This record gives sequence, structure tokens and C-alpha cells, in this order.
Amino acid sequence: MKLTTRGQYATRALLDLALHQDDEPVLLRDIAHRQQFSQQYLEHLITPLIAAGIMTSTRGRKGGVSLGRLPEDIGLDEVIHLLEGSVELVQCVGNPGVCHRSHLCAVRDVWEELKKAIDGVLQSITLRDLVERQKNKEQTAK
Amino acid sequence: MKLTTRGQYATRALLDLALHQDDEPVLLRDIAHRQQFSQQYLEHLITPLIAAGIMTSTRGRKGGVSLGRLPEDIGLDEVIHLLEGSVELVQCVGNPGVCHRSHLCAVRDVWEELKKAIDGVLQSITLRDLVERQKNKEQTAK
DNA sequence: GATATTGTTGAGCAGATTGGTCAACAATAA
DNA sequence: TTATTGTTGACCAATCTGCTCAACAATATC
Repeated sequence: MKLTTRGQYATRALLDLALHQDDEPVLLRDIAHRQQFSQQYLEHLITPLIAAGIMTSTRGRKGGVSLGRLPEDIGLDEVIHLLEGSVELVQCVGNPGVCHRSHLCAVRDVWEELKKAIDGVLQSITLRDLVERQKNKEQTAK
Repeated sequence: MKLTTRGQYATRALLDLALHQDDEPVLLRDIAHRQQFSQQYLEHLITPLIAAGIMTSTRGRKGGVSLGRLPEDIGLDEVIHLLEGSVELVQCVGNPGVCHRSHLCAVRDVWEELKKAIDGVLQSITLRDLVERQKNKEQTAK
């Protein structure tokens, strides 16, 4: 029942990118530095994000990463699903065949409900929401 | 973002116990057999449940386990928390001190919301609910 | 076109966690 | 006394987590 650093860091990296994006790509080095995790680890985390089109990258000088979509079109559920792999709370929810008892199992129904609740929360939050929340937080802190 | 077999099996074991409880204690062997996991594994899973008073045990002949409380007083949140240990989705939610950025982190707020949603679902379901759901399922299947 | 800079990719690795098993032990009913 | 049942702790293989290292690929700049 845990979120790994992969999901956490990727989310923070995206928020960081959204906040610091300008015309030019943002350096991985800078994101990693601001968010305080290693650039080398980050390099691996962004791979699935780039593949999904959430980020785009430019190599070489003046390179870096940029958002591949508008912040409002990047849902947290997609990010988490990409980084955490099988978000299956339990096998039998996504794949009832693994247990012959599935169709008669009240416990399974509960996990299904739980999964829906989790997905619901994650789907309701986009990167745009995150950006706004962050700006508000920093504003009121002043 | 997974539930381990510990939480799953313990929940199933409790439901099994609630369904088969009579005047006499129920054998671990029978629960394990019906639920199709090893008795030896189950022995370890019930330890925290007994410690928390959710189950009581009797040794020796005619021994076995019984419910230590009424089914309506056994919430799924307690069971999962006992078996999954730190249900902390991420460290900084339960323990903001681990990250100096916590008080200004919008991402952290999101994990906190998610945790509340999860806990909300689990708290709303008691063993009694599970028993009723299971009976209904079996009834309508006929 | 040489060079410095930046992202890309795959291999590898130590440590923790998962999902168990084995076996000695403790308590109790018959 | 003995058979039966739960209790406890040691142990283990496999997998996952959270990284690092290092070779490579692309591109801007001089």
C-alpha cells in the first residue's frame, strides 16, 4: 500500500517542469537539483513519460525537456500508472481469471471499490491543478 | 500501489471465520483449506489480529480461533493497517519532518488527499458488511 | 568538422520486501 | 500421557526498489 519514489519523483519533476517552463527546454540537471534527487535516477523516470508524450526532449546544447501537452491534459492517474506499472491493487480485480472464486468473492468487490476510489482521486487532478495549488501555497506563505 | 497477500489473506480469513463461526472455535486448518492458502502462512497472519483483540485463540484439542469482537466492530481499515504495517502512501504524509519542503509541497497535499480517500473507503466497511455482501452474493447466485 | 553539451539506454548492484516453509515449543482436552 | 492445536522464531528464494556507472547518440556552437 505504498507509492514508490518513481511515482513521487516523476510527479514532482513534472510540477517542477511546469513551473519553470519558458520558451526553452529545462535541464534535467536543474530539475534534479531543485527537487533534490539524482539526475541519473531522473533520467530513467522520464523515459516512460517521453514515450507517452507527456514530456518531449531535446538533445545537445540548449537541450532539455519540455511538456508535451498542456498541463490540463496531463492527469495524475496517467503519470502514476506509467511509473508504478501495474497499479493493480490485487491481481483478481483486473484479472478475475486468476482465482476461480472471483465471481463469488465479496472481498474482491471491496478491493474493486477501493481501486475505483483511488483512480477517482487521481483522475480528478491534473498537472494544471498541481501548478495552481503550488502557486497558491507559495502566495499565502508570504 | 499494491496490497500484499498479507492484507488480502487476513481479510479473507476473517470473513471465512465470521461465516463459519459457531459456538466452537474454528480450526486454522479449515480456514486455510477453504481459502486455499497454507496454514503455516496463516499462522503468521493471525498474530497481529490476535494481539489487537480482533481474534481470540484456544490451544489444544477443540482449539481454534474465534472472533474477539462483534463483526460490526471490526473495520477493514484496522485489519489492513495491522497487516500492511506502515500504510503510509509516502513517508512525508505521516511524517512531514522527513522533507524540509513538506509545508510548501502541493504534491504532498495530493498524497494526503489520496490517503484520506483510501482510509475513508476502508473505514466505511466492517466485517459485518462483508458477511452481508457475501451472503447476498451467494443467495443471488442460486 | 571538432568539441562541448545534453539526453538515452542498458547493465549492474546492494539492500529491503514478499511470500512463503521448517521445526521446535507451549498449552490443553481426552 | 498423548494427541491435538496454536505460537514463535529462524530461515530462504525470488523479486522489487532505488539507485549508480558508463557507453552512446544527437545537436549547438565555434
